[in-house]
Amino acid sequence: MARQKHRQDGQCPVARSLEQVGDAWSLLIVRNAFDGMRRYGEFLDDLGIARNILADRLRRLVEAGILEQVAAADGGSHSEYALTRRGKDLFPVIVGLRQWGEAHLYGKGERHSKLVARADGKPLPPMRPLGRDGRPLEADDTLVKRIA
Amino acid sequence: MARQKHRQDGQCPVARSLEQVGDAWSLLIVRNAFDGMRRYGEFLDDLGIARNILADRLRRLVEAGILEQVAAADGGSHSEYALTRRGKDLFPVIVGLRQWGEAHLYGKGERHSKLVARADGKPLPPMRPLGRDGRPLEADDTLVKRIA
DNA sequence: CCGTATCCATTCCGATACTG
DNA sequence: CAGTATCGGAATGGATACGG
Repeated sequence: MARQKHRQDGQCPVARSLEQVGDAWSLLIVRNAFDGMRRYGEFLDDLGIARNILADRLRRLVEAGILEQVAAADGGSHSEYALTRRGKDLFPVIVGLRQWGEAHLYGKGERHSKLVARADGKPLPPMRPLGRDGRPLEADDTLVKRIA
Repeated sequence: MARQKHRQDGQCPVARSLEQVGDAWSLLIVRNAFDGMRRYGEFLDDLGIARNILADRLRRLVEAGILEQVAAADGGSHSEYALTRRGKDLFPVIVGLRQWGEAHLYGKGERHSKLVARADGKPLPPMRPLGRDGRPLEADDTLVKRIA
C-alpha cells in the first residue's frame, strides 16, 4: 500500500508495522523463514512468486532489518537470508494469523498444517493478550491511548 | 495479492488468513473497528482512503464474516459496521502488529499511541505464544507439522 | 543457482462526479 | 451521509530472457 499516506498513521504502531509487512508476500516469506527456509530458489519454488517480486520483497525485508544476508551454510558462493532478532520478533504476528485461520477458515473435515511445540509435538494453545496479572484480555478490556 | 495462487497454500492457515486480511487497508479498517469506529464516513476521514477502495474493502470484510452491517445506533437510515465474533478474534493479530511496531519501529524519543488495559490504564505486557505448560515459546521451540 | 532487466496485463488506488 | 461510477496514473505481478 502507499507509504505514509495518512497524517496520524505515523503515530499508530499498527499502521507503521503494516508499512513494513503489510502485504501478503512479505508475510509469507517471513512465515517460510520461520520454517527454516533460507534461499532464493526455495522461496521461489515454494511460493510460486515471480522472480522480480521476490527480489523486491527480499530487498525490502533486508532494508527493514527483518532479514539479513549471510554466507551460505554449504560454503557456496550465494548468500542466504536469515531472520534477524527483529524478524524473529514477528513470531507472534505469524502465530496470530495462523491460529485465526485454523479457528475460522477450515471446514470440519478439512486438514491443515499445525504449529506444534517441538518438545512434545502437541499443538499450541491459542495465543492471547494478557494483562499484567496474567489473565487474558478481550478487546473490550483494552483501549488505545492516543498521544496529545 | 492474487487469490489462491499456489498449490499447497490452501493447507497453510497463514496463507489462508492472508487471503482474507492480507492487505494493509483491511487490517487498518479492522484496527479502527476495534477502536469503536463503525461508520463509512468515519473510516473515510480517518484513513484517508479512496471511497471506492473503502467500499470494496468493507464489502469483502462483510463477505468474509469479519464485519456485519447493523442498523445505526442513532436510529438513522444508514447502517453501521460492527465486528463479528470472527472479526473480534483478530484481536491477537492486531496486538501482535502493534507490539512489534512499538518495539522496533520507533526512535527513543518518538511518541506513539499505546494499547492499555481499561482497568488500570497500564500498557499490556508483550503477547507471546505459550506452551501447554504456560511458559513462553520461541519460534525455535516450535515447528509446523505438515499434513501428508 | 542467484539475481537483474524488460515487457505486458492486471490490479490498485486516488480524485472527481454523481445518485438516493 | 452512504455508496456507486468512471477515469487515469501508478504499482503489482507473471513470464521470459539475460548475465554473474
